[in-house]
Amino acid sequence: MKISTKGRYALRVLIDLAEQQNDNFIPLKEIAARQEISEKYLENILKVLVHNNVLTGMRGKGGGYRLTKSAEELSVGSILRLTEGDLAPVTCLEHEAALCSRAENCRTLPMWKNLNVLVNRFFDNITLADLMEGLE
Amino acid sequence: MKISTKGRYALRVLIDLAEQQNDNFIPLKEIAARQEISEKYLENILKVLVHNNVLTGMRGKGGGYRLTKSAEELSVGSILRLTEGDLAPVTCLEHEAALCSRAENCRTLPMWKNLNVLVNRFFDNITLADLMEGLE
DNA sequence: AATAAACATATTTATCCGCTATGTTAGTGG
DNA sequence: CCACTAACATAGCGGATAAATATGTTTATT
Repeated sequence: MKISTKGRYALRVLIDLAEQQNDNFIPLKEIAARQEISEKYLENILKVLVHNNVLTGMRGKGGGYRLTKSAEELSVGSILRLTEGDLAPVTCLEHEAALCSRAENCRTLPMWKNLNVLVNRFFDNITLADLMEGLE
Repeated sequence: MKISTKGRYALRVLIDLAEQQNDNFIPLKEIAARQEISEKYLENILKVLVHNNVLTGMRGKGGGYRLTKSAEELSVGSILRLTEGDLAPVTCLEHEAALCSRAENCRTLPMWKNLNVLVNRFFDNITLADLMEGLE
């Protein structure tokens, strides 16, 4: 029942980017240093975010990363689903899950489904901007 | 973000026990067969439940397992915390977590804490009996 | 041309999950 | 009392996944 470092790092990096934001590109090196995360590991994580148009990457000298949207438009849920792959609390509910033979009269499946909805809704209702200003 | 087989199997076994319940002991062999779970693996899982007084185990011929409480008195939360060890959504919030140096001005920690409360509350408000009668 | 930085792919390392194996202890029935 | 049953206990294994490294390529700036 854990969110991996991928998702957690991704959120931290995006917040970092949003805080530094002045419409020019910020090199990964800087972010990695500030956040104390391995550069190479971060590259892997950000790749997914670039491919899914959360970030744009600019190569070469003066290059770096930049948010494509404002922090208000980015939900935590959308980011975590990208980096974690899935937020389903049980394998039975994963996107490409082989349907279980017991599913029809499984006494626990409805509960997992309810939790799945609850968790996704929770994350969908939080934006990067919310995190930045500090929620309670 | 997954509940492991330990927790899922534990719930299924407990429901199974509650359904068969007639105050005598039910051997693990029977349950394992009905639920199509490896006997030896189940032994491992039930051990924790016995130690924590959810079940009582009786050895020897005619032995087996029996619930110590009624299905109405057993919350899903209490069972999952035993089998999963912890329901915390991030390592930072685990029971014996080394406190992170970033914790004080971590922009995401409050969110993880809120989710942690939400998830625990969700499971605490469901009893075995609820699962048996089928919730929506 | 030299340099900076993103992009790409493969490999390593470590940890954990799911399960198996082997053996011991404690009851019951014949 | 002995055979049998079934819970209890501990150790270990194989595969998958997580976390991180390593190496190299491409693209842009100066």
